[in-house]
Amino acid sequence: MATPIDDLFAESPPRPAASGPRVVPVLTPVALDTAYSYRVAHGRAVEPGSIVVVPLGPRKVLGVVWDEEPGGGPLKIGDNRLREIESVHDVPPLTTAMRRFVDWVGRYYLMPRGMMLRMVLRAPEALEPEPPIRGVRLAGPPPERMTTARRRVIEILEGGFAWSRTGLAASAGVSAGVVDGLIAQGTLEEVWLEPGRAPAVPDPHHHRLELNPDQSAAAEALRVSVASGGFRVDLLDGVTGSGKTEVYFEAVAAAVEKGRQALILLPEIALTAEFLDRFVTRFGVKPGEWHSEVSPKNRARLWRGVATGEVRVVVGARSSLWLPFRDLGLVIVDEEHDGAYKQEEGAVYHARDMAVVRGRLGGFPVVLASATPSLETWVNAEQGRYRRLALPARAGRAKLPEVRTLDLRRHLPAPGKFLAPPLVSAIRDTIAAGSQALLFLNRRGYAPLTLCRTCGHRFECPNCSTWLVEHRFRGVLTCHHCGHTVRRPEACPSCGEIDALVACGPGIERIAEEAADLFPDARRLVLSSDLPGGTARMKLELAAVAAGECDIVIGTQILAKGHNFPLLALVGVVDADLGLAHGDPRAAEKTFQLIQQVTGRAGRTGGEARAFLQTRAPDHPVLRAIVAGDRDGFYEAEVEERRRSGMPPFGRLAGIVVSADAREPAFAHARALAAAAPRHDEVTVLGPAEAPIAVVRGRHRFRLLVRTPRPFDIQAYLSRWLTAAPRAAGGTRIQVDVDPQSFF
DNA sequence: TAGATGCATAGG
DNA sequence: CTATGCATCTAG
Repeated sequence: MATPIDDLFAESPPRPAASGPRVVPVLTPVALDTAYSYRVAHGRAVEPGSIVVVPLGPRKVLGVVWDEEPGGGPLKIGDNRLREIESVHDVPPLTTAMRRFVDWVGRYYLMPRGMMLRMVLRAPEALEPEPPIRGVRLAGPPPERMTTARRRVIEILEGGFAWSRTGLAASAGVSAGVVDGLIAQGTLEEVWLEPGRAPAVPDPHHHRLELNPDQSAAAEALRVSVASGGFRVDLLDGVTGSGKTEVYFEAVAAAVEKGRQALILLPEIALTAEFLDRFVTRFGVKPGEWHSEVSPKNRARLWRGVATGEVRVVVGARSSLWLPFRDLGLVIVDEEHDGAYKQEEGAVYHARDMAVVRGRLGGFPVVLASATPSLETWVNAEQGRYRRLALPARAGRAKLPEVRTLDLRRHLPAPGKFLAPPLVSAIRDTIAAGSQALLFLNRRGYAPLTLCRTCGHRFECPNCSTWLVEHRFRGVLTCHHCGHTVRRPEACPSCGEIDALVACGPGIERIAEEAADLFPDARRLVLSSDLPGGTARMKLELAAVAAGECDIVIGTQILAKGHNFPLLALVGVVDADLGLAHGDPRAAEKTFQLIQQVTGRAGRTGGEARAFLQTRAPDHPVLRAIVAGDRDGFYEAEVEERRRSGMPPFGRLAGIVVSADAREPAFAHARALAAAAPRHDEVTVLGPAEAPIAVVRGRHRFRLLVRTPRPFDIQAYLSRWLTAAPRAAGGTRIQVDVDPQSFF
């Protein structure tokens, strides 16, 4: 099944470690699966979970005292080669649940456990005590020469407290030099300040929010789950704007009341100031934050606070799952359908699934929240593995937007244009009424295809056999797959004709151009992930939209993710069919989620809201389900479709395409790859008659069929063992070409 | 994973 | 002859 299930937990329980060990296993954060044995110096106290430093070959590495392996057995190494644990860090040991988690995830994803441990030990500064901060306080007589700047500094210190130098200078509005001058004069003296006060504990009673009956029922169910403890998974299944956050905050409150820790996982992009503000409103203090932009110092503080148990609630991106919680009692996975939970490089894992595993191993509830659950989660809920808590209506007076399709065959856009007349007039009305309109198109750049009017030459990527996308603003053609970029030429490179190149199809730059022509006086904003200025700029722009400093927002899927636009009354999906035609087995599911999320941006704070889906296939089941508001119908149809075609979460068979160097006996390569597959996978190599299915630039392509017990994330999984395969294939390099279209 | 080692090739 | 690059091996 698509998510971790019971039979994968059927593992013999770890044996308790022998008492008073002189030799202990230590797992190191390197690519090793086995824990190595180390001697413990007489009198040195270590226990399973202790974080230590050990010699490993020529270097010193961190390590964690692990547990006796199941079926432990005697050491396979001579006593004389044993080395000794060098030191023990003064931090709480990793809990048993955490160690079992590392073991479990490593086994599940076929990764050395050391690599998983590396995820846990990613804040090395946290292991050293935080250096004390130099501070100053008032100590002596006023300086001989008194200035206004000096006066201000002294006034602040007359409060009696010690200040850090920089903090004091900033508060007084002077440079740090002024403070230094006063120290030299003897007016101030330096003192050592105790670093890092314990963070405030969120107050579960700070401000109880008003909940509607649906919300109250769901919140109560979650409170009971948390209070009674024990593993279970709840799907908090609420339409966009139904107030899921307020509901799961109650679960968090219950965990805090119980004295346990809670983790809220969010896709990185959803970790906004707005979310933190909502947390503060409910609990009176900020939660611990963990994501890629947290500074090393704050990272270290949080890691330590989580390990000691002082930090009670963490809000974080997927990697926060690896934090060493002392007593974790709840995990929330918000936007559980979001692909950002997949870690696809290095240590491959799916944070949503592993959150479920952590709950199972730690014996606590896990809540998955989404307005558009992933198919596998929906199936798990249907089959009763997860409990479904439904929020079928929007909170407050807000209503869901009225959605309808706009058949482009009947409502033709103007020649060379892409917005249908009814959408254009709806935008006009919306702006005139003082509301905002959003145009959504999930395609960056100006045009997805450029060709020559004279000879028909198409600009393709030399590496990827995809079309180069024109970015007119930058004057380039670029491959969105591999990044290959060329300047847009004047003349056709094939026939030499000047000015014969035409842009075909729309990207958001082109839609923005059209909107500018139609509504020259409207305030417009274009947002996409390639916006120069990065995340910081993006946050500013989104805040500006929320504040009403914009009439028309034009953007890609970045707009679908968790931002509130209070004034938004109209959403136009420029090409609702986009994405449905590709070979991605999740195409229908992803399109459904994306359109549902983006149309759901409208009308969240009340008032009339509308959405138009421009399409040439108004009868497509995905679009019909969205228009009819028939979510369950969509899921049922999609599940049936997958069952029929043997795709996950029901199928267990995956095909992959492997290309091998044509000079070698390619069939032997395929066999070698089969030999390299993990033991528990059954690999079938099709016979030579079937084998070469294509010849591409001197490389034969072969089809391998792989049977795997875990089809949930097969692409990442297969590419992992295939990249490991060359060694087993006798040292010949084999290029792996995992082609999603050939998958299922 | 990272560092050590061994081997092949390039350049002076 | 050294410098450099790379593939391979190994750690308790």
